[in-house]
Amino acid sequence: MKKIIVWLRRDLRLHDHPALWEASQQGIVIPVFIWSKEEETHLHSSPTSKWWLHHSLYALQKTLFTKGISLIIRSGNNSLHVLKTLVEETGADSLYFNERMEPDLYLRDQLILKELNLIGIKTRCYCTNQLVHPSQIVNKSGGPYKVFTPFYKRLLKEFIPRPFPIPSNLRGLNQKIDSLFIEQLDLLPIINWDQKLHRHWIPGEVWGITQWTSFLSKSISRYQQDRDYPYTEASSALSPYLASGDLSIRALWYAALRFKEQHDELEGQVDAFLRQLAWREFSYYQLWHHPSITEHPLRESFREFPWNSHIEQKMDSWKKGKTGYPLVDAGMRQLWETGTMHNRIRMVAASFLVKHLLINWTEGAKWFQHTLVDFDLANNAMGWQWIAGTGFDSAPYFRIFNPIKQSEQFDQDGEYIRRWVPELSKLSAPYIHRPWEAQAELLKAAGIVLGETYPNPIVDHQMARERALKAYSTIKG
DNA sequence: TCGCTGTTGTG
DNA sequence: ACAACAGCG
Repeated sequence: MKKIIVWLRRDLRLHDHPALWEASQQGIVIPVFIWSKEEETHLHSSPTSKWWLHHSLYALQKTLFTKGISLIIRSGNNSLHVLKTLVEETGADSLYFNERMEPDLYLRDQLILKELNLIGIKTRCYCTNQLVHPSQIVNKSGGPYKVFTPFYKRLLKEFIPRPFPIPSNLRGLNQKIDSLFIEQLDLLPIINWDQKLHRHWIPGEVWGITQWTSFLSKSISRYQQDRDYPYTEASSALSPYLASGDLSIRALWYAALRFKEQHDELEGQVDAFLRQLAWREFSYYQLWHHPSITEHPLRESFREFPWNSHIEQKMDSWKKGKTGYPLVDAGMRQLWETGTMHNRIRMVAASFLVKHLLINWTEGAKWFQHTLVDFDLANNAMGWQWIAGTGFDSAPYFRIFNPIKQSEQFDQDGEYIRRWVPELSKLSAPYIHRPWEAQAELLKAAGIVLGETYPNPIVDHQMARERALKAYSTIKG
């Protein structure tokens, strides 16, 4: 009987796991997780992703245990080496895994496939992190799409492979193989700031599925109308499960389609959700075709952009949610507290950093990477380039989000601000959107001393807007 | 003033 | 866990 190592990565789940499914059909399954921090640098530098991974691993270990299978955990700085050792220890003859699409990891994996083939191991790897493999979609001239809408139209015509079922009977190895304890990977922070993440998130496949069903029953019926309003909490809250691979994109895609068939009246709502999944798809598509987008602007002309260079103080205010713009601050504090930020507020806060403060988007991307529980290399890079106007299908340079107007429009009564910026909670709308314009008596009654209990704006909106337009006009075209 | 020690704050 | 620091002999 075949002995197959199933190398688990950002796919700690049983549903839609082609490598695990195929292995379960063909022989003995040896599931292995390898923590290789030198290779997975973008994961390593993200304490929130590591926290998620820790708990995700626990969840999977438990699930596998109930099926009589033990998860082997190893660490090392060279996955190839670890895998070779495991082949020797287990006598495995095959290695199956699901592809990872991050450029550096993809190259590493190709090398691993080659090296293991050389020593007579049968290898298979499967595309599962994308709806459709990025190389499969090209425009009429044979190149990659640069604009989302045509890409999306094309994607809808593609055949998207159906998700794989959960393997029902897994055969494990009789022999006991050494494994580390999950704790030994040191994924959790030393000081227990992660306690607050526990209040908002439960990692793992099971809770991902729970979140999906609760989204279907509670919010999807008003998704299209409500998703832009941060206080309604109408978003799906599925992003960390997708980013970690606890949920499969294809499983979600097909589940959404099935739901749409059963609820004709919600077609528009479900389509709005599918479109969001397609944005994720588009970001991996772009990362595949332009691996440098995580570091460099996609548009060459931006290499010379006059970004601010003395940024420390402003960066610090932004990170801490002390810019003096309530909506921006509310978002930044939600991020710090919960590891997530409402999508619309991400756009406002990111735009503020890039356009009002003229700070290079890569600085913002680094902070999001550090703090986001749903950090995703491709999504993050694309999102920031979109906001900065440095990507292909980006916000035009002259679109500068007005943090006050956005606040008035999407948080009209200031409830979201009140929740995350408690020192403003006694100030009513409309002044909660722009406290610096409130009369002295109003501020006093609300217990606010600008510059003390809540900062004055660190930059003037009108001045910043003109400055940004001027800076952007230098590289236009 | 030095060095020890307990406290505080920290992603 | 660890560094920075205040308080103390």
